[in-house]
Amino acid sequence: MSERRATITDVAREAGVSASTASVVFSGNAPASAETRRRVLAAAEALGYTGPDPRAASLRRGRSGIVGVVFGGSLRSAFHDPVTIAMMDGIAEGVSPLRAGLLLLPDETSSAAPAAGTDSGAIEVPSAVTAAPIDAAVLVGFGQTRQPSLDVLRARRVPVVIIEGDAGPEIPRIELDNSAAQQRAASYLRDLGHERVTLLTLPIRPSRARGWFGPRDAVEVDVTAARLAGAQAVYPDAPTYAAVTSSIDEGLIAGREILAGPDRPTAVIAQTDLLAAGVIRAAEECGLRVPEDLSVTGFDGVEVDGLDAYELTTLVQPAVEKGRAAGAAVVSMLAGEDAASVTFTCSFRIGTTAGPVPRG
Amino acid sequence: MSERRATITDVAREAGVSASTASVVFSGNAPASAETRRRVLAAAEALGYTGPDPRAASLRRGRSGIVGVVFGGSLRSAFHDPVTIAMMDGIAEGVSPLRAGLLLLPDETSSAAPAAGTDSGAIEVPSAVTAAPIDAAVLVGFGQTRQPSLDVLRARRVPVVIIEGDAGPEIPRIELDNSAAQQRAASYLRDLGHERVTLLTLPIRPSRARGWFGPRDAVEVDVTAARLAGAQAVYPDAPTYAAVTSSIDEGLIAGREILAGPDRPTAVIAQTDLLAAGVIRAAEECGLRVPEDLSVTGFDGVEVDGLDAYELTTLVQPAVEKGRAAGAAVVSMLAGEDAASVTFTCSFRIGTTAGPVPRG
DNA sequence: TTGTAAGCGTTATCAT
DNA sequence: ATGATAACGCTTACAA
Repeated sequence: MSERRATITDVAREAGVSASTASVVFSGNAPASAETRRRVLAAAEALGYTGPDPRAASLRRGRSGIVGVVFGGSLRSAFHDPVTIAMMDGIAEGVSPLRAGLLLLPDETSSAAPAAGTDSGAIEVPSAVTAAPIDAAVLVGFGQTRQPSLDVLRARRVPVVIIEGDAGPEIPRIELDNSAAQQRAASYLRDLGHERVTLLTLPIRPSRARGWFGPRDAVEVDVTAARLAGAQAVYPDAPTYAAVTSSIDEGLIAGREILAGPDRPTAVIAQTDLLAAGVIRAAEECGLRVPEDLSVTGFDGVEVDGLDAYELTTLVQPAVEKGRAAGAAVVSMLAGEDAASVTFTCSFRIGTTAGPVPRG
Repeated sequence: MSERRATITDVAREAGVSASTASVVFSGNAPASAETRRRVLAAAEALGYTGPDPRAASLRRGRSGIVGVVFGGSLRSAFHDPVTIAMMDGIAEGVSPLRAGLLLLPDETSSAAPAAGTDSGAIEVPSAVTAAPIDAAVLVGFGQTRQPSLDVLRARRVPVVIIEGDAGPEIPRIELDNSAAQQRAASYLRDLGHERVTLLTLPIRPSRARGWFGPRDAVEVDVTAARLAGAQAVYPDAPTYAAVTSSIDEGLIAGREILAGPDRPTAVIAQTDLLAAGVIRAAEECGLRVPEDLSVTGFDGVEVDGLDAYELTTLVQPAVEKGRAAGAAVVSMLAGEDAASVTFTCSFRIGTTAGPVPRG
């Protein structure tokens, strides 16, 4: 019984109607008499036909019912970032009117390693972004650096919306007031009297290793640059240290180095909550109390592992709303309307991890 | 310039070759002379052709390059469960040889509410699972209860692998030694002298509310039943309390009730780490020390929020490996081989949350 | 190495 | 309300 699968034509024949009529019964795109419907459905049942082949339908309709979510970083790290997960929630919610699925797509790799043994003219294996049957895409975790994925999508004329990034004037952006928000935290620290402040940033370039950097190092990652600018508006000369990822462990490593120097800061402005949590751990390791000996601020407003004893002083970003807005933008674009860019505002949450500058 | 998009035929014509030759240049499925390749690529460039339309290609090839991941619960909750996220990591890794994308699919809703105002013969809107162009599917978070999604996929003859669930003899299963593992934790507690032990379980039925249950209540959820059986092998008469989800908050609520009774247990066996963490919080609330006054064990071996002071005594499950195995199974099935079921083993990690029974 | 031909399974359009 | 027809854009035997 491993015969050829039944097609809509088979069903139509069995039901004694035309293929187009059967199609209409399944799609509901035109009226059909109750009797016809019954017969078609019965025939389908009898033949084990489960409905139109999605591949054929999407070719014909020109729509696949799939929205791609392209991650600038690795999928792995995306899953581990609570902010990204919250955004995904929002995206799923935002596109739900489309009844579309979300397709997780890794970023286009800049250059696929050519298969060994193939001659130099070898065909490039098409990447997921190139070959995925998506109706639209949401870009997440991209900097302003020209990313290959973006070029591919533009060439394919796939409607795109980008979250926290710049994909050119045509592409709707979902933004955060990163700079202004970060500035508020910095001002708060200054008001508390802090002068020796160190800034712990997200990566400044996709490729760069962790470490201190200076004004001559170009900051290519949008989010990093914006938050950095906000902090530097208040502390223009603060030492800056770049992490390579946003995690507690990374914050711990960075924190150890930041706190080890001879001229230890009285406050650390971390660009994410996870990094901040790591810095707090590092402080604990050196026997420093937070906030008595060291103030630490974060960014994101997510729940953080093992920070029970503290409530982080941080900027709370509306991560779910960001996703929802991106989803909504996709929906409008697919409806032929054009979608506006949106900028969301972070709220400053005063917790227990920042206090007055220690005396003396 | 919003003309019709160029097709491979246009490119072929422009390059002065046949469509099939152009196709071959893009797919690499047959040799083409360097000169031909050059001409075709140049023509494509000139026409702004970005490669074969994925919808058309997948119709013709009968493959979409997409693997569905179907979540038994809501997508939202799936994103918030650390075990699920770890598994997703593994799945992505496991299917990577396919260069396929992962499509997130919500479970088929048992019965879509018919649109108001439509006559009773209204067409059901096809669900995501029915209409998604997937080559295979991984089922996550399903019980043994017959789930509609599974029926749909079977009818569609989509190759399926199920993680922690039973989808019938034909479907490869990725399993955990839930029962044996849980029994180890229970034995450990018994060796420590515990006699008054309460079991805090995952939901026993998809629909059920939280609360105490007894031997007469059917446990319909596989994982719950297996872990329960393991604990009951050691403590057959232990009181049993079902949570409605796996979260710290839920564990806290359950924990309060469990610890409130007149005959307070000396140990709680929780079916997940998050629930265990909640119980520990509840214990702290009543001024009970863990493990001096109350022993608590978990299950999963994930990092838990706010459990900094403790290291949970728990069963560590290889969540990533589970996903990887599921991905690998999909790869074999798609290659025409059949995939074997796999059972993974949990390791018992002795932490600081279980100790000797307190002296009377 | 390249071209010819025949679909893949569906749905939109238009006529009846 | 139903049917005939013509695409949708591509790939793969097979032949040359």
